Amino acid sequence: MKQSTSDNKIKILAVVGPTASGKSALAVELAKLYGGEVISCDSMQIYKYLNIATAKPTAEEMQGIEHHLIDFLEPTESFSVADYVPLALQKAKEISARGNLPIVCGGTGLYFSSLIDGIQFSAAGSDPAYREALEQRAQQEGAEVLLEELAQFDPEAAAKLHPNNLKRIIRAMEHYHLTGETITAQNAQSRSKASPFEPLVFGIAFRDRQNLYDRIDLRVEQMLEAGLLEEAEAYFALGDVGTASAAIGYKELKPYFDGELPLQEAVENLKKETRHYAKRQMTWFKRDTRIHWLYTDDPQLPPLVQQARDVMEKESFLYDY
RNA sequence: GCCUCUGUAGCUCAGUUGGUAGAGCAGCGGACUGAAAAUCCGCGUGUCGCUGGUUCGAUUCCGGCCGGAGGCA
Repeated sequence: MKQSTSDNKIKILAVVGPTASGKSALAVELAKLYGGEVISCDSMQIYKYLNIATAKPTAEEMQGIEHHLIDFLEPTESFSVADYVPLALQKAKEISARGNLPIVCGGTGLYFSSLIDGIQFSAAGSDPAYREALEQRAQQEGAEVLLEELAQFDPEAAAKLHPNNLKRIIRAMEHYHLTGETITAQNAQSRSKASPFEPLVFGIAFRDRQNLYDRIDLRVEQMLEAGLLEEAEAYFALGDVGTASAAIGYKELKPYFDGELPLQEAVENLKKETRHYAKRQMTWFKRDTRIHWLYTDDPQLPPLVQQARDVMEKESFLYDY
């Protein structure tokens, strides 16, 4: 029995961190060492075709390790954290049941936390028409009006929201509209069950942030060499896309294709947006006290793996392996 | 050589009728429960080129020097 855990919790390993920090390679290496399979935790790598821009691991990089929740959705399909968590939980159970170690790897903080914390999302989904109606009202009457309206049935949520954060105001109103229950009540409800996991989480952190930024710049250049422009053209040809439209990599190149910006400037924007994204990721993960940080300035595998193994030993994580 | 313009935050530039200065971008910090690679909030980080003069006080006015741009020769 490999999975002899105390209270039936699923032992799971996780690798998180900002973009371009070397998460994927570390996850694969750990999978090779401990008989693992990787569950991706990335809101964009779920989509087919978005390969270069999302730095989706290639078959070569996967080294024969099974990867889940990558490359399985059409870019025109919408997806959300509420879809992700049950899928990933299911995968973790299956992997564990076949005696392997599930390894969550990715940089989408919300997906990661929601999964590991065992957040329960309500059955009610979304209502695009209602959202659009509210968006129109916000344009005509101002978002403050919506926020005041929200305050009448959910003062707690309203108090936490800034008037400019229209997206969240709309979501709070939408939830009430669909279920008759406030988002505040639902959020409390979502934490009513204990997490199904016994996780050990690694985070990759750069001592000197400039080193990460340099890696980001380099990776963007490599993406261009690998054919990012061609991929972007094919992507624009898809027409209306859902969640995928938020991916960094295409929207920054759009002005170049439209003849509004020289390529070099569009590329600089792309690098800049990627840096901003990395910073938001670091802010998200920083506050997660469960994370064991692996500090580096040059994420080479052997030292990272060594640090990770030291932590595992210290935490007696794999006593039964 | 002469003339004109110019030198202020990491960058592009405002500004102070003389009381040591502020925007955008960059950067930094933060939030985050159904679009999260999304969305939103907060923070100015400065020998005002250098050096003399006038002045209670100069980044501001005057002189000189240095750097940059343009023009005339």
